[in-house]
Amino acid sequence: MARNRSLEIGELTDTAYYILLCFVEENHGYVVMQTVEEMTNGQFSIGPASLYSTIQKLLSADLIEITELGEKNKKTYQATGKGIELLKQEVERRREMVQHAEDILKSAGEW
Amino acid sequence: MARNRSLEIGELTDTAYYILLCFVEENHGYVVMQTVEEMTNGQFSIGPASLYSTIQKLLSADLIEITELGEKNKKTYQATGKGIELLKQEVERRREMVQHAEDILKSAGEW
DNA sequence: GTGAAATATATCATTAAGTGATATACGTGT
DNA sequence: ACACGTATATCACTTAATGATATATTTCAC
Repeated sequence: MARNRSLEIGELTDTAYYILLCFVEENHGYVVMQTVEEMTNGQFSIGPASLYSTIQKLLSADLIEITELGEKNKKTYQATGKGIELLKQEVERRREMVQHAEDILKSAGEW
Repeated sequence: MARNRSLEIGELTDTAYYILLCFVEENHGYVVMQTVEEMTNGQFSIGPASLYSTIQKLLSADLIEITELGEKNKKTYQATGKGIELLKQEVERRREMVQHAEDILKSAGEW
């Protein structure tokens, strides 16, 4: 019985995290580039090559899905339930990364 | 005049973040593997290949330095001032990533 | 005192991730 | 007609991460 061998993703890289985040709401791929640029005041940016190759990965892993196959050259994507779950998990993981660093920096008098 | 062309690192990957964090206090490379495993309850782990190749990168970027060249096969590393600064910056960046995600998840009723 | 486990560092070969450059096509305003 | 913004896509390349493996030392139980 041919199992659904979808790519498993354990941790999201920063790029994948932001892209998945932008697809919590139904959106075009393009808005990711604009939104991330804005959100981070230009600190972090995602170009088309990173964007569309990561979208392919997220699709393969069932973390996002195509919600509209527009007539012309427009597609909209949205995070799946699985995607939302992983995103929440990754928010928590980052929260812990911040906490770990604060603890260590504080105890070293660097905070 | 031969400028110090040290590798510049803009953002730290999660791996580099944890390694740099472990070197806030003077430590052997080895403790990084143990500490990260413990800290994250096995969620995130760094093997020797990732560890020592990343240490080389952090050294090249002047983010850590060798503090003791032990007689036998032991070296200790510690974060430089530059390393501490970047680490703090990256803590802040992650804090913002958490905030961004919370905002979007909340406004989508997914929180 | 010897053999097993833990400590500690290192490299090779490979896969995964990220990106600069470039291309294409549609829509809108002028 | 054409410039600009929107939108998607791919190629060739660099950077990052990792599984496997190797080596040497220290510890400590038997």
